Amino acid sequence: MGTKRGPSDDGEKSNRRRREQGPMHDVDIPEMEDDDMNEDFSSMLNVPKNATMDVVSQSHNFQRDSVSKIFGNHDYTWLPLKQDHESRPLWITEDGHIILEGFSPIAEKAIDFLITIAEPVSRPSHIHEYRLTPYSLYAAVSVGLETEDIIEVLSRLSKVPVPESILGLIRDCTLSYGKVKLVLKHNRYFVESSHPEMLQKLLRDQVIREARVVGEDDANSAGGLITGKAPNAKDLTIPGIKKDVPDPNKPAAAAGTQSEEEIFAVVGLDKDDDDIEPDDVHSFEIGSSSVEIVKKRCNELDYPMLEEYDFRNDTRNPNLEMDLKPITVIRPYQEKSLSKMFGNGRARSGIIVLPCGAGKTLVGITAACTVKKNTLVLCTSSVSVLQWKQQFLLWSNIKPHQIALFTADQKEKFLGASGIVISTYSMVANTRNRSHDAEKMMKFLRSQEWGFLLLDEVHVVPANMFRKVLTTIAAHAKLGLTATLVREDEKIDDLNFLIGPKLYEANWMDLASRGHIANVQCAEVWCPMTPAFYREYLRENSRKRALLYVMNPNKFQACQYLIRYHEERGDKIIVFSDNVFALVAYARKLEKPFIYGETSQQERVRILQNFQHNPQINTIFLSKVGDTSIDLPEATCLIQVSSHYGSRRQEAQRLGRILRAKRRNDEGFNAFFYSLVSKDTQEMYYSTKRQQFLIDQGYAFKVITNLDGMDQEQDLVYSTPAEQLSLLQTVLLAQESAADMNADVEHDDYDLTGNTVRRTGAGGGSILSHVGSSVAGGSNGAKRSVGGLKSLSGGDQMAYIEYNKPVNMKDKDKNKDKGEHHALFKKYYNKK
DNA sequence: TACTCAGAAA
DNA sequence: ACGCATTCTGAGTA
Repeated sequence: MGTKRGPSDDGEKSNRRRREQGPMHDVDIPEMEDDDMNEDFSSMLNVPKNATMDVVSQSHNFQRDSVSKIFGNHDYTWLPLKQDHESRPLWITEDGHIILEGFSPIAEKAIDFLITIAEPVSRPSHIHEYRLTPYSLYAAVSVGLETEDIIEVLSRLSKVPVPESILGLIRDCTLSYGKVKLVLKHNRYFVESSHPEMLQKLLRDQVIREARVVGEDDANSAGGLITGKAPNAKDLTIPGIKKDVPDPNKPAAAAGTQSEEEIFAVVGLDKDDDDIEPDDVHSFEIGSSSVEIVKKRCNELDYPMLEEYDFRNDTRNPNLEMDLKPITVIRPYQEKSLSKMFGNGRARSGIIVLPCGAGKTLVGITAACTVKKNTLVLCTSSVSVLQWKQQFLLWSNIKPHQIALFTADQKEKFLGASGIVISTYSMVANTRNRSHDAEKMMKFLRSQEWGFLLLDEVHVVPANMFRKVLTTIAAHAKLGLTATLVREDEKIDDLNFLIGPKLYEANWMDLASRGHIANVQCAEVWCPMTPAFYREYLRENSRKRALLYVMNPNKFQACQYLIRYHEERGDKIIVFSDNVFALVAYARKLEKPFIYGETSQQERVRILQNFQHNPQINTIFLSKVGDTSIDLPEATCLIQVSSHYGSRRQEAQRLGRILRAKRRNDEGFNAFFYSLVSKDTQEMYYSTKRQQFLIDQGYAFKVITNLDGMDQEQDLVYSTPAEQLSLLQTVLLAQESAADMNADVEHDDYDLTGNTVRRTGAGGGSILSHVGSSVAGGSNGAKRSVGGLKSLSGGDQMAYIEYNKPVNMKDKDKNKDKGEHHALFKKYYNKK
């Protein structure tokens, strides 16, 4: 990840800019949009002679879908537009949806503001949808916004008057938020506020009263509370930010009108508090074991506690002398996310969301260099432990002996009074018997008062593990880093509660258009099932089905064709297969190296090095192991043949593998992301679900039903019926052994295979022609799917139904209605 | 001492 | 609901 800012790095790449579109009502013209995208894609491809990409469907056009969903059956045309509505970029509906015109001249700034106060729901290129929620407002307050600021800016930006209900929501959610803080001092926890009456109110609650620890300090204080001075928060500098370097994006802003500046003056996150004398703060102590209970109770009482660390006035814990190297310069969005964290001169706990390849690590390191206290970094695997150490040494001037690693095979302490420990979640959260060394190390970790706790890949760690970590480690400030704040099991809300609010979330498209991450062309390739495979598919149970649609010979060929095609263009290709059987089968057949769980460490390194440096090795196959941690800046093309059901996170993470492509700043460079999907199967349904996250980030998926040029391609695998048949047999046999079937079932399967043999044997010639043309030529396969078979499979139908379902955030909110959330949030959902 | 392996966890 | 991958530990082996 190059963070040295090159001349081309920040400049707007006009050729990458999406064409801007007219005002909102134009969005509903699908034909125009379709044509435009077709051209866009094939021209990007540098299509060789007599080969064209036939882009047929645009069912994935979510700009249209999202917007129509927002409005649904509601008619908002009665809302009185303000006189000058044209210069104002957004609408606000009564239920908290905010729709932004992405083409407005002040959109960029409006986005900055919206991202702070609202949850992004869907951000395609022209129309963005956000949603105000109690959580999002909580996050807004925690980065320093105040009630009237929010209302004021929102009113100025909106084309329509802000509905009363929304004003009420904002007031209710923000007035008591952020006024009570949880502070760790001298390894003791204090509930702190500059409003003593709030503390008194909290103490009237039995749960909190019981958690309170009364020490000597309280004896000589008024009202039973400890009183002190609030820290002074001036003059904090975050390393790596060159104050004198003008932001290259600023010229555009400067050209804006003055009123535009006025609009945002009020939200300045670096708002000077110079005129404000340090307040008196009041506090009471609570036992460290009851921190979580108190936190929860405070949420229920509408006084959620923010966690802040006044690290600059912490003289008790030794400083850790480290800084970014002088050559290290951080990018504007990294700076922005850090300014939210350190906006008031203290370190706020929370989560920063950046796409993979956008330099999350550097954000974490910069934060650590700002706090300059003992730091504990937790990551998911021992490989990333090593990577973090390497990154610390790369970007900062910290000495190797100040970094200690704590994993199964390395248990070291840092030398001196302060330093950094890097470890894994499982190591720290482990409750079972530990080795002697591990126990000693844990004693050390427990005894320390950590200034800064850095949590990598927070989204993958189960909430219980977090609880364990957070109760065993005493940390002043916590920063969670993640690329995707989505999970299929909706445990994200727990993170808000356990770590803190989301401080910043980057827009992927925005970063791509500025060249920080690669531009990606996403395509879903529909491969018709061969008749023989489809026949078996229809009669098998779901587990066997999965293998059949993955091993579909047409998919095989499409994969081979795409590999050839992209190898010729000079791309480096990763093929993902979740299914190990298919992975091995594909890789062996196509004679490419592959890595999966059982692959030894040495072998992995050998293959990866060859992939990076050997011009002969341009394609590798990876199983789930490649989803995380393996960092391959060489890869420019990604093909997915099988994946884990509807996991949006996996899809996003895989895409992330090519976002940091080294060549991303080459003129007109594009990375490619293909999902191979067997037509008329359940895969279609999953595929759609998986893409949702990327679509919400603004990526457009093109559907390709014909890979033209493929019919002229010589010697593709499995092109004869005999080969296909033997493949089918292998698949069915593999199922037997894999599923560990008993004799009866084996017999059934044998019969089944026998039947198939006879049948296909009889109609062999027709199958051959069918296979050949259905992939390449088109109408055969397409027609088949239109017929009765489609309804039998179920997959296709579901795929289309899914397109019309609400986007992810709304699904989540529906669940919220059903309870199991903090009382604070429940009541807003019940109101509706 | 350095391995490999199974077993448990999540 | 299941398969895959990961991690750590402790025991067995050379």
